[in-house]
Amino acid sequence: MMKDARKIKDLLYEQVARIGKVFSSPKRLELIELLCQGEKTVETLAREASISMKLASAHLRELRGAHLVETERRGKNIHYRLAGKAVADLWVHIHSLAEDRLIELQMALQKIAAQPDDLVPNDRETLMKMARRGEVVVLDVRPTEEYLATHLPFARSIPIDELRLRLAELPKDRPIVAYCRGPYCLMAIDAAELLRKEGFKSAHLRDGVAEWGVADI
Amino acid sequence: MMKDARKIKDLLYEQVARIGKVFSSPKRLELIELLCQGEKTVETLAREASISMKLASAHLRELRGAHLVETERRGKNIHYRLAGKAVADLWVHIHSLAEDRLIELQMALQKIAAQPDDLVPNDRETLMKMARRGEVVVLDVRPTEEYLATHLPFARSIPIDELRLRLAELPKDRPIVAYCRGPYCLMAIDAAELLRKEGFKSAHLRDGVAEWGVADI
DNA sequence: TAATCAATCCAGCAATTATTAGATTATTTA
DNA sequence: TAAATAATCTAATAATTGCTGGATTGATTA
Repeated sequence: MMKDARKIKDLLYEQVARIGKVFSSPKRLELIELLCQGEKTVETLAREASISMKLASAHLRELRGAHLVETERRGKNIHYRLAGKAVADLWVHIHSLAEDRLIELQMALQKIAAQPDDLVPNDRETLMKMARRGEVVVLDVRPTEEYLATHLPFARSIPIDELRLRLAELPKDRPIVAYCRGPYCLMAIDAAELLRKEGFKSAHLRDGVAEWGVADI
Repeated sequence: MMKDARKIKDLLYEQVARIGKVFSSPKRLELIELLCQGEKTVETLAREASISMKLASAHLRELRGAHLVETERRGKNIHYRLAGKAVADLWVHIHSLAEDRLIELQMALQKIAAQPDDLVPNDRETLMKMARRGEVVVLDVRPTEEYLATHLPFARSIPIDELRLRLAELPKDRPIVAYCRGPYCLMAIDAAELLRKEGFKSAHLRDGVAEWGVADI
């Protein structure tokens, strides 16, 4: 008979809680979402998450302690990347459950993207079929490096900063579907709005590469 | 253009972190695993998790605050249950990732179930096929109420406390595959050990109903 | 109605965590 | 070799969390 079951169990749950702890801080979640877009330096992560490099470094230390990220030094910089696709998948699961369960979150998300787009089909398969045929343009408005790391099938890249200058590259007769880092990133919403103002048919996708499951980490 | 993006983002990640926080405490994780087995009273949860009712109540309060559990008063008792299958699924994802990433956890798990059983096929489909044909007996050794709430297909119920007295109900010619609450529960291991000592062919399953995805919440 | 039982609420202490500032390490450039 | 850059480490403080004991609520039983 297994003796001292209590001690063993305490140890096991404590280990799992190490992973849970990582996902209990808003800033760490934001860093994870950024890392879902591809590997990044501490500097970039800090800038994108609007925190100091010191604080970013401290949070990344936690991520590393739980073996959820890996690091590699290249020149002056240390590059961080997720330790595997399973980490991105867990992030997607957690924020999906949060969206399921927390009314406050649902309302906040509705506020930032009030109108549901009927310009574009809701299911992924149909959208991809249309993209394959060129019936819609799928537009990745994240920074170029993120596009290069991974992107949705058939997607074109125009970072949101360059969008206003590169409007000529886009067609006016077909819908343009912008996407960015995911539901908590506002770039795609801004891009679609800009495009509509400029006379394009445009909508945005809620999901990013992590939600689509295409992040090849 | 979306103004004050930072404030909006902070709010969104903070909401998701509310869910993450729930999974950051070992005792809360244990309570969630118990609730994956079916609804339970605070008293039962406290006893099974080896904590005081006050502490259990406090942890359950956190779970309720994050809308991950629901409660119902029936007579003197308040019954807690998971707010949906998605909660059980997230628990499975988190502990799976922990087992993937944390060597300490892998080692601790290996220690409690050293020998891999070759008595029983590793893949679920084959096992279920054999169970359907009666080539193995799938034995649920959890308390009866948990069996009644959900159980694996074709499973029989003999709670571990009653096992020694009810050995006559089991066949000696076919393998008996015991399972319990999951990888952090030791009942199935103990049961298989007891059965082997008594001359049965026996093995244990690592996974419980949550891991099999059959928890119908 | 009083007594009992299950569970929660509240207050307080100890332990942990988030954040910031200052000093330190490793690498590259001048 | 010195200066500059990217990142970490250490120490300190404020805020949060985990847990315990005492009082309280709500329902049942005597």
